[in-house]
Amino acid sequence: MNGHVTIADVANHLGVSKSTVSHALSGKRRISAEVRSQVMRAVKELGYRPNFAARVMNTRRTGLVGVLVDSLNTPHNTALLEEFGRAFSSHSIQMVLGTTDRIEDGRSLLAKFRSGMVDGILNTLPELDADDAQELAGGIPVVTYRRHRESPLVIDFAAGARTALAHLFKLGHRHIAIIPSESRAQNGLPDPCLTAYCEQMALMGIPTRIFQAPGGTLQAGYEVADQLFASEATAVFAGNDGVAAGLIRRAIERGIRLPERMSIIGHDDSPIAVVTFPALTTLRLPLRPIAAHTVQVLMHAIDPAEPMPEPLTIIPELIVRGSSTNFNNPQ
Amino acid sequence: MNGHVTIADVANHLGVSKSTVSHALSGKRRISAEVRSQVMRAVKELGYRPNFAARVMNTRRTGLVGVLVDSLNTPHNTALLEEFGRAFSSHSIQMVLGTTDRIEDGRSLLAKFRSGMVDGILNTLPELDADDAQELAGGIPVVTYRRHRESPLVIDFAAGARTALAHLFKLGHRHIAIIPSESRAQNGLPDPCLTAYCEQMALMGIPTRIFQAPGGTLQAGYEVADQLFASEATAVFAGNDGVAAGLIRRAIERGIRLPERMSIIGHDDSPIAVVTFPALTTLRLPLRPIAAHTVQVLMHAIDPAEPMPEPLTIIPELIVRGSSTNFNNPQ
DNA sequence: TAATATAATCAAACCGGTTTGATTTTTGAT
DNA sequence: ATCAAAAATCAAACCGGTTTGATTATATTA
Repeated sequence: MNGHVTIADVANHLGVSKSTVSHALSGKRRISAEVRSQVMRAVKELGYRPNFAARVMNTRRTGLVGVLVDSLNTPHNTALLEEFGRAFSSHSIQMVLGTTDRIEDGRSLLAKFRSGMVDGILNTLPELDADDAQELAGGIPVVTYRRHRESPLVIDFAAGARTALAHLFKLGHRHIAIIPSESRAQNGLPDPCLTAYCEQMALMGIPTRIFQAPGGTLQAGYEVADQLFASEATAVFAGNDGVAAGLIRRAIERGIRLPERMSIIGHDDSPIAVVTFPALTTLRLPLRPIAAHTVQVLMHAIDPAEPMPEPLTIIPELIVRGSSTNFNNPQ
Repeated sequence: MNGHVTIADVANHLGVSKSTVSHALSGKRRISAEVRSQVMRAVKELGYRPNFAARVMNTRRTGLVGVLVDSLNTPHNTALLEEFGRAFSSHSIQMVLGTTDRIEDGRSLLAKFRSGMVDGILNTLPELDADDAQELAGGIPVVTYRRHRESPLVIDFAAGARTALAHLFKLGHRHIAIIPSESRAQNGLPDPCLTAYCEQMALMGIPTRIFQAPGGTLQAGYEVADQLFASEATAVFAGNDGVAAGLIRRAIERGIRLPERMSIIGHDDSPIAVVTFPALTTLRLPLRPIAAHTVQVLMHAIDPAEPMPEPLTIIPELIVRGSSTNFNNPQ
């Protein structure tokens, strides 16, 4: 009457009790086939929809998860978010966005979430530690992207790097440089790609050539480019696509022909990889299985009846485009 | 107790009634300063947090809005989403993501939302009409981005186009081409930029040069480039940054020097505008006021006590980068 | 000082579902 | 025909808050 149809309205309309209607709809107790079909019809006729808050109050499930993310304007974050969304939707779960640049907001957001608004939390904030997040979340389950302990998700960057280097080697390159990524460095260890690079070069008896692009930005790549072009290197494995794009920009500016003069491989397969000319050969992280795994870990934490996924190791895959080519031009 | 502290626990701990605690916290009735401070202290000590569902049940406000969006992998969508988030957060409202490629999902999503999960809905789906959305949402308020009738939001693309053309004219260009955008065409009318272009060219007595890049993709830009370079045009106003990037790619490939040979202006100031070389001069939509306005309209719809914003007209602003330059090279 | 207004608090109803113990009806077995 | 088991349904309690009408204590006014 006051606008919305309640379960009591349905019950009265049929002359049965609320519980009968509830059971008919949930199937948690036997209800005669006749009554059940009557209920179904009445629900449709009256346009009954169970009230969200009332349902949550009993079941203690909102069907929502909070996702903490620092920014939506990086392509990696949004691609990841999209895959999270896909994975959650197969569990009929919606994401509540917790976008927060300042860690301060993150805390107050957690406070909101922990009152029962969400069934679980997915933390992707690099600054927010898994333990801190769990602490702040109070009782509700938290999974921290790539840094949770249950059923580890390992991204084998070293293996990806070996693939990339093998590709260059096969093309004939023997003077291969690297620009490691700072952001892939973790708890004291350098970029795993750098480690793998050093190992591989040693294995093949090739000297290492390491350049730095501080910040990992396009601008940083642009600025280190001249150094690189002045070296003997005929190929470079850049820490990310932005840096690689910076190299390309400087090459175009100087009239250096790519990929003839230098083969370039990026990392992440970001959208800019197909914008540059030549388009970037790059390593792609298969985000779908990564997201699916992370989400499944959270689903298990929320509801132990959900299976805990097997530990997963992901190897970045090489996407070959125009920026890497045979080395035909020894000097 | 069973893990969570309720308002009754706080009340018992102090030997007062639930309603006293409730009033002390909400301030809806006078409570003696002494009791109030005792309540505050007990709340802190016991770690009491009002239960989300119970609160919603009474207030009928979840503090959530649903946002329907077709994809997260377009930079425009995500930039917009980020601004929506910012605008909502100033109202202490979180966004529930409704990502849905298929319109089918959109409908079932609306069904979930309308049960009271969200206080309102922001529809950005191009395929979902404002009326349809409202219909599907049942009683709850819906605002459809850029297509709502209350307090209209007008983006004056024509004015933006005039700014861009004036810029080119001032640089000395007299042979200016355009590649209109299909996606800016609306209910039968062509891209407003095209209309403005034709008017301006007529005004200045310059013949129009119209090219097409079907689909508005980078590839389409790449493919129309040769036609364009074969024409007399010394400058081009591309429908979007992707098309412009396609032109640039082809130019680099053919060794055509930019911007000397041709000035290029894009549209939207997408992230690729700073990746190309030269970087793109482009028209930027100031998304912050756009999002703020849209959000305010929704806030008013949710709660009439919130003011209805004034109608807003937005003019895209020209961001000048390297791809447009003086025309010094008449043939 | 009595009458009245105000302050402070309590108890109970309510929001709209789900869950559970009790009751009635039907079925099946002895 | 008798009794137990199963099926079907009901009524009431409950989830955890907010809201409201009633009650008591205190302050103000006539």
